[in-house]
Amino acid sequence: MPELPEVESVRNGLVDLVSERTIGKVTVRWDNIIKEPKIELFQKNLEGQTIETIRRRGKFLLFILTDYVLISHLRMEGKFRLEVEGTPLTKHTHVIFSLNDGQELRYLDVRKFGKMSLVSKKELLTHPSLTSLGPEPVEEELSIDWMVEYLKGKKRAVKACLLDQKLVAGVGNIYADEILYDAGIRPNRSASSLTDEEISVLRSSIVRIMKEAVEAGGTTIRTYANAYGREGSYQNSLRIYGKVGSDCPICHSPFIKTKVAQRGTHFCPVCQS
DNA sequence: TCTATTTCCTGTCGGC
DNA sequence: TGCCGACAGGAAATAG
Repeated sequence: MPELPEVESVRNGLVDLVSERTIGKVTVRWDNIIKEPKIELFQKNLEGQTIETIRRRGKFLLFILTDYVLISHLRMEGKFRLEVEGTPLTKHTHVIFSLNDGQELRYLDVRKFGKMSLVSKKELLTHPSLTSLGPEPVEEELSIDWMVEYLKGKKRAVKACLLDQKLVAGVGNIYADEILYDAGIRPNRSASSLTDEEISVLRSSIVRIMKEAVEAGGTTIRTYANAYGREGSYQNSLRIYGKVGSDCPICHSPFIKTKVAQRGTHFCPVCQS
């Protein structure tokens, strides 16, 4: 499940593989992947566009083209692969971008949850997917003042706030559990119950863990791999996610798995309060 | 305005 | 061995 570190790794690979290439014919094999505009216009507008570069905002990939921007969200299992034209398609190949070098950029997605939008460069600035995103989880952008202000008066669980992309962009279910364990905060704590001191610790955990995960090339659980098909290595650094049945290495209590905000959630009943 | 719930999807796994 | 239900979950849409 790609979260920010995985999307960043995908972006890194794609920049090398498809920058400066020009898109020709576009084939869509599962319509629901394309959110906007209508399929025919999506295909028509992409034809002849050159990929200038690829950026990232939160978990969104932004293909910067000559006149448009392709906004792509991988959701659960979306992935891009570069294949030589004529390579047999797999059953999970849903969108195919022919390139002018005889290759095809293919979008694969077992669960079909991923979404793509094609918007003009001007529209990008006001696109609803991006305007509601919080700051990137880095030292220079995620301020304590913003977090304190945002969390004040929020009754929801702190984990729900970490997941909803408005407080901070790019955190998903795996890193939310890792961050809250690192910060010693229970996932189901009401956000408004956090002290300024706890929010400060939370911020440090967010910034450090996301940085470490980006440097490790993301986490590979089940199927994630970047554009080269390479896996990340942060799964070796996970301390709590998926460790149900294990004991906390700090206090030796068994980890507990529960549900918070409809998501599988792991925590240590002693170290997190 | 805020929050919780539902929806979209298919592969995997445990239980019988 | 085969079937069936539960589960995995990001973000948008919907409901309250």
